[in-house]
This record gives sequence, structure tokens and C-alpha cells, in this order.
Amino acid sequence: MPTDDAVRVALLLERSESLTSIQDAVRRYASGFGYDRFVLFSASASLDELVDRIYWVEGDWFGDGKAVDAKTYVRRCPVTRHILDIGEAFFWTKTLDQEGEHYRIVRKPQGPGIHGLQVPIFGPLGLEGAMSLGGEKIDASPAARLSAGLVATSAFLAARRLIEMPDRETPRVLSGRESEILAWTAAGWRQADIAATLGLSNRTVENHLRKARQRLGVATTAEAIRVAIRNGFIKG
Amino acid sequence: MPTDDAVRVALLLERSESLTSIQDAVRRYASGFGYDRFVLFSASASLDELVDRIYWVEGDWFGDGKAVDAKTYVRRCPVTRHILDIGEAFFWTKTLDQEGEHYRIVRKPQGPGIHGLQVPIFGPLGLEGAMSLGGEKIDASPAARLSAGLVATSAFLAARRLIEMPDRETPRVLSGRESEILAWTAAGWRQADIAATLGLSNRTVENHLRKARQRLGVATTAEAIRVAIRNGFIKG
DNA sequence: TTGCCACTGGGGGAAATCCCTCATTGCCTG
DNA sequence: CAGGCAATGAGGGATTTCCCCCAGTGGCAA
Repeated sequence: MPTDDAVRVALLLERSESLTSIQDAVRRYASGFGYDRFVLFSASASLDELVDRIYWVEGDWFGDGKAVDAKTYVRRCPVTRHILDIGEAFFWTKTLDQEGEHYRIVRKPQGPGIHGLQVPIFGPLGLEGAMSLGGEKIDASPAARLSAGLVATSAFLAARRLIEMPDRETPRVLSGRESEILAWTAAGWRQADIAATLGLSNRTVENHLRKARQRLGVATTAEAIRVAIRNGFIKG
Repeated sequence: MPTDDAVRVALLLERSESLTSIQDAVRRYASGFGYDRFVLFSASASLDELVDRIYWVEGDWFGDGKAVDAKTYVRRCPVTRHILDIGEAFFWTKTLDQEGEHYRIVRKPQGPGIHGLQVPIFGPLGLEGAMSLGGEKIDASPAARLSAGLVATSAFLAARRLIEMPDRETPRVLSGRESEILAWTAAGWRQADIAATLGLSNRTVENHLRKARQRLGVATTAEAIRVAIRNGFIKG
């Protein structure tokens, strides 16, 4: 029973030294549950360096046989939108009728159509990536969801370890000015107002904010505020 | 071998209907790895106030033979602080010398002292909680880390499901769409991306955001996020 | 001394957000 | 059934933020 192998496969993945071996292991393992198409991507809309990066796509996801980049995938697959709502791995089903494709989140996918499992991977800063597995006849048991989820998570972490190798060790700490200005921003002040209040030029405020975003590894100031609050750099 | 039971125990936990049964299952399972003390808590916000709510504390955490209460645990366990830095489950070791207690994050805890496994649980917006397991002679293998991590995660989710159940009625100042879109914004997504992902027009997203700002009585989206986090309209 | 880094500014242009108004649909409620 | 409100979307323009460069100063450490 493949569920028993989940931990062993996850361990194997953790020690993988190449993307190919990761793929092989996942493919072999997931085929036991009926999956034959895979997507593995880092979806952190936030992290500057690894924005929207696909590690692995395999199988015909949209029926047009074309390769997709991460943004296209995220946008065309309506299932992705539920990543934030649900927070755990979930099953979905795609059916076809005269009106077009219909995606649904389901507890237990069955019947005709393409079914899949979406496994989000979260980290300190929120969504870091996801793995999707799809197939036409899949094992939709809770045990399958949990064990495939474990394996998918390990696969993502392993793939990222290999691919994002170059120093991912940014000290996520803000300088004094940066957190000060971020705090003013969180208080609802515009850059120009902050500049006037602190006796700085608009440029300086802008530069500090950008630096803060870079340091926190986020794309927007809005997210920077969330992360800074969470990490205690500014008061919530 | 307990690693084989991880998925089964996790499933059991998922279906638990009482905190007691969660505790029993975890206790029984984790004892196979040598753990005999447990902490399970939900977390959020700043580093100062890392622990939000403690679901379960049990065992002799500080070697003085006394059971600890939640407050004591939080005050005295420095390991908790590392949850945000590390992002995955990690082992730690506490040793004692004349200078006092020393906590270290280690790859493979061994020797005398108290050892433990810290399992952070992440969600869409970052850290959501954690489970700590401790003992004097623990199985520190990678397989044990993975399977105990799976079980700990399931235990947390199950406990939270039960405990936060009493649908803490938040006076929803924001409408569903508004808080949803604000949450995406706080996660670092731009209006256009949110629109594309949710299948809306840019205008609609913009309008919802403005409505949210109006309702919260703030001038900028940045501040709206801070306020929404503080008021619990979106998760921080 | 030679770096690194925080802090301070700037130019120029692209992109995103924000503001005000208006309109439609559908649901629920008094 | 009218009125409120959530949800959707548009036009048009004003602001603001963001991005990618650059450069000087002063502090601190190898």
C-alpha cells in the first residue's frame, strides 16, 4: 500500500541530488495513486528572486499541449485561487460540458473528468510554492491525500534546495530607518508625508521602503507590512 | 516501526472529536520515538507575543519534575523563537552546565540532556502554530522527524479545528469579497494578479479595496492591512 | 587603509494605485 | 414590492508608488 511508503519516499526525496531523481521518485510513487501529470512550482508572488518559477511540468494540463509558465498556470488553473482559503492539500475535479471547463474543489473526486490534488507549501512568509498532481483515475482517499501531500511537500523542498541553491540566507532584519518608515506607512502615511514629517526627501523615504521590501523578500509594501508585523519589526 | 503508522495516526487525528483523543493518539504514537512531553499551541504576530493560545502542555519540560503551565513554558523555552527562522521541523537539545541551561538547534540530538523536536505549522500568511515534543532518549532519525512532523501537524490542525470551532463571531465590518481581496493584497499580490486569479476585472478589485479602506476608515491600503490584521478580519 | 553598510539624495520613466462618478444584477428584508 | 446592500464593472483623470540606475557622507571593522 503506497501510503506506507510515504515517509520512505519523502526521505529519499530529501536526500535527492538531482531534479531528475526527484521527478522519478514522485512519478513512481504518485503513479500508485493514479497520477500521471505534475506541476511543481514556487509561487511566492512575494520573493523577489524566485518569483514564479516552475521546477517541473509534466503531462497535458490544459489540453492544448503547450508548455506553461507559472503565471499562466496560476491564472488558467482556477483551483489555485483556493490555496489561500484552504491551507491544506485538497482534491479538485475538472469536468467538461457545453459551457466549457468546470473546476470544483471536492472532498472526494470521482466519475469522469480530470481529477487532481493540489498541495500548497507554506513557510514563514506565507505561500512558497505548490505541487499539483493530476490524473483521470486517482485514489481519492484521505490517506492518499495525506501521504501524497507529504511526498509533494518533500519534493518541493528538495527541488527548491537544488534549484535555489545560491545563498537563500538573507538576514530578514530591517535597519532602524527602514522599520521606522515602514511603521509610518503602516499607520497610513504616504511617502511624501513621511518625508515631510521626518525631514527627509521623498526619494529617501522611497529608497528605504524599497530596501525594506528587498530585505523582507516581498514584492509589495502591503505585504511588507504584514510580514513586518508578524515578525515583530513593527507593532501590529 | 512507527514511521509506517504516521499516515494512519494522522488520519485518526483528522477525525478526532475531542482534544483528549488527540492527546491520546499523539502520546501513544510519539512514545514510540521516546517523547514524553508535549506542547501544542497556535501562534501569530510579533516575536514578543509569539504564542497566541496554548492547546496542550504536558510533561516535565524543565527538568524540575513539575508540570508546567503555558505561561511558564513560553517564558522559559528559547527554542520557540527559532520557529520563524527555520521553517521546517527541527531538533533541539538542552544541556546543563554550571552557567545554566543551553539550548541548541542540532541536526541529530544525542547524549545527555533533554532533546526535542519542534514542528512549526505554516499557513497562507505565515506561522500558524507549532507543536513541540520532548524526551530524554528520542529517535533522532530523519524518518522520525518526518513522521513525527506529519503527526504533529495533523494534531495541530485537528486541535485548532476543535478549539477555534466556537465560531468566534467577528463583527464583520468587511464583506466577504473585501476581506478576501485584502488578504490577497496582504499576501503580496497586485490588483491585476488578484483580478486575473479570481476571474474579476481590475476595476472590481480596485473598487473592493476602496470600499474596504472606507469601511476601515483608513487612507491607504497599507494601513488597511494593519487594521484588518489587528481586528482579525484577515489573518496576520 | 580599504572595504562594507546605513543613510541620505537625485533623474527619468513605467506601472500601479487611488479617486469620483455611474450602472447593472441579484439577493434578502421590512 | 420598494429599498438596502453585496458584487460586478466602466470612464477618465490625478497621484502615488515602483523601478533601475547613480553618488556622496560617515561610521565601523578587518
